[in-house]
Amino acid sequence: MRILIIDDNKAVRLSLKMVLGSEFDSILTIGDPKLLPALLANGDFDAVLLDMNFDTSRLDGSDGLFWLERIKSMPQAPAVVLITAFGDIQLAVEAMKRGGDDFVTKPWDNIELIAKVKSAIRKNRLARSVQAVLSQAKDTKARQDKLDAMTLDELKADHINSVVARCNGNLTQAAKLLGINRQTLYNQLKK
Amino acid sequence: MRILIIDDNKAVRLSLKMVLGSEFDSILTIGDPKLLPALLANGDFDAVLLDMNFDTSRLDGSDGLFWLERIKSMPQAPAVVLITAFGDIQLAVEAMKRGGDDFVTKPWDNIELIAKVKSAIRKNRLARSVQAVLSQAKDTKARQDKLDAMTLDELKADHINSVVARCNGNLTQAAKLLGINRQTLYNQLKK
DNA sequence: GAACGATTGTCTAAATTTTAGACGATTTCA
DNA sequence: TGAAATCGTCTAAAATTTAGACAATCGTTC
Repeated sequence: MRILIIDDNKAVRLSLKMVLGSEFDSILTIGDPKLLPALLANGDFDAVLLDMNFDTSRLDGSDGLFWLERIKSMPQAPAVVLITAFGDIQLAVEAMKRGGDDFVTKPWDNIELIAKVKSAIRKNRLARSVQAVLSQAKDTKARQDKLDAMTLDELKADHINSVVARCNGNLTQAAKLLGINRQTLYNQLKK
Repeated sequence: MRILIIDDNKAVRLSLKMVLGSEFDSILTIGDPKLLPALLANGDFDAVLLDMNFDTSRLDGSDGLFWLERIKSMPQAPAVVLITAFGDIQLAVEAMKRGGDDFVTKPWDNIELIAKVKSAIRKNRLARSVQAVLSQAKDTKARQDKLDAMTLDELKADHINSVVARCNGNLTQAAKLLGINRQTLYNQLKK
């Protein structure tokens, strides 16, 4: 399980890395959230630990909420556990509303932190798989719709391509599978 | 939300019905679990309250476990909240392992019971929808596989049928959509 | 590297299918 | 009811598919 930690305080980053290091496969810490989109683009991370107050000039956490939404709008979004200053309940609640999976307050309890991250990952996995299946279903639906509107020749060409590909280009075999003459297959491929 | 209650004790059934009646749309109580498959076949119920000790001659709860598995193996299984005798922790744990969503011990706390049933239903809904989507995805996958293996003529016939159906049998229009001559469409339909 | 079977690309000529067009009969819809 | 669209059927030409044959090439096995 891979974790990504974002906090502008180097000491906090190190501390978090120490605590979580023993429990997770790999941990990456960064100080600048601008790197987030690039790092998460591949869906490599299972969870993100996001500090809501990383910009000391803006204490309302709006930056944190902004990045939270950016993360959660991604196709294969990781679990997000938010780190808020002690007592900042309103911000925490708002963050949960906007898709955060859990939050911990500074200073944190190490055991609780690990448990929350793990639990958030578990919870998020189901949502991810649902999303994956849904998007897949949507794709096949779209393909079906497209298929319905196809001309007979287009459909033929499509199917021929797929069968030829599945035969690794063996045209003799493909023709046999398609139930047509080899010569006919040549004719079709010429178009 | 519809609830099904199974308990061999008539007084218990009445009592449960009273407690839950105010919170759920409709409640059906039965004393004999043999009716379960028929009642659940349509997927009408959101939750089942199942007494593990309804057969007084067998106190090990094996009958309850049996019916729990029957219920949970159904395609659109409802949430199952189990009722166990006080202190029968081992049985409760075993039941949870086998797919039970929650359990209450006799005597029960009314508020807690309602909360557990509601929570179990919520939890189960997600699982149900996941299952539904998964089975749908499986279907479309199977259809795709079948499609891949089709002969060109079979594929043609399939597509022609679907287009003709979509044109409500208007062959002139269907032929135009398919990009073939009307006469050719007649030929194809003859086979 | 020789030998073998399978595949390829190309050709021919016959068989089959598709096509455009036409025709009166029937259906649809305003 | 009346015009437009569709149907079912036909013809003859055009296009496609088919089986079969051939030498060349490829991959495997010995």
